[in-house]
Amino acid sequence: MVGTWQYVLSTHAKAMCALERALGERHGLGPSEFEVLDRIVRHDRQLRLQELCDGVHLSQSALSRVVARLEKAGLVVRHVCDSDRRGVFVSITDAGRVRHHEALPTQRAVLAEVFGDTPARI
Amino acid sequence: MVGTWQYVLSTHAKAMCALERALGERHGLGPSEFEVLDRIVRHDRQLRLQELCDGVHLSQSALSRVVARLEKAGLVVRHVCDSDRRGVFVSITDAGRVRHHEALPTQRAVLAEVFGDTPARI
DNA sequence: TTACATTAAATGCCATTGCATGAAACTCCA
DNA sequence: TGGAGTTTCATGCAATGGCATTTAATGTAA
Repeated sequence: MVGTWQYVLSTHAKAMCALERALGERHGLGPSEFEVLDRIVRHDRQLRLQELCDGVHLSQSALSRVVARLEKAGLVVRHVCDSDRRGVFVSITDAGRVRHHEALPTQRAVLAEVFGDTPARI
Repeated sequence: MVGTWQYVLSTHAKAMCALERALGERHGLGPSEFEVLDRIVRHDRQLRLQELCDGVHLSQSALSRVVARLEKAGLVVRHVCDSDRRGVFVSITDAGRVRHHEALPTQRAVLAEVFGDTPARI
């Protein structure tokens, strides 16, 4: 139990740090940004901000800001939901799709490296 | 691989959040503070800051500040190493030992809850 | 001894996060 | 209709963390 926690803690630290470096240097994305982008791509239709919130390990406020950053970078678009104008839809742009497509192999390589299953070179 | 990462990510988020709440509310400690305190207690003799750095998932600067906070709270003492006056030793105080002793069951309970092995009530 | 490189820890600075709160839109019931 | 309560997202604020740098002490070589 404590052992599991140790494992989670050290794995998380290692992977997070490596992801931050690799995604940041090569694609200008933070781990949260990539995670959110990834969710949106996989969903591949309009998505309420709130739905996103459930699938992502971020508070609502943090998510709001990540999406704001992504929009500022032109990777996603935010627009108000017509039927319920409190809600906000997020959808991916072409640039966002491209960026995600580029970044995905990097993420995979880092994870493979950290989890050591496949000794992929980053 | 991606699955493992998902597991690590969600477990980490859940446990970290729960620890932050429980340790904070009941013992006035953050997760990092508890982790550092725990290391020091288990080592149970003078410890160089740098040695601590290896065992803890924090950068050197973050560790420096955590120790500063702990000292300010009277839970540890910092003092310069005589043989190499760049180095700093950290040792636990009685108050620190007491605080750790109180907080340990809380940590265990949270971990048990999150990892679900023993359905301990917090 | 002096000058330069290296090491340990602290600190300035900035980015990200969560909590609490705010603002706008919606629901529901009298 | 209208007013209270709720929901959704955005934002103010403070805490925490990492990187880069600084300061002080040590090691090394001329």
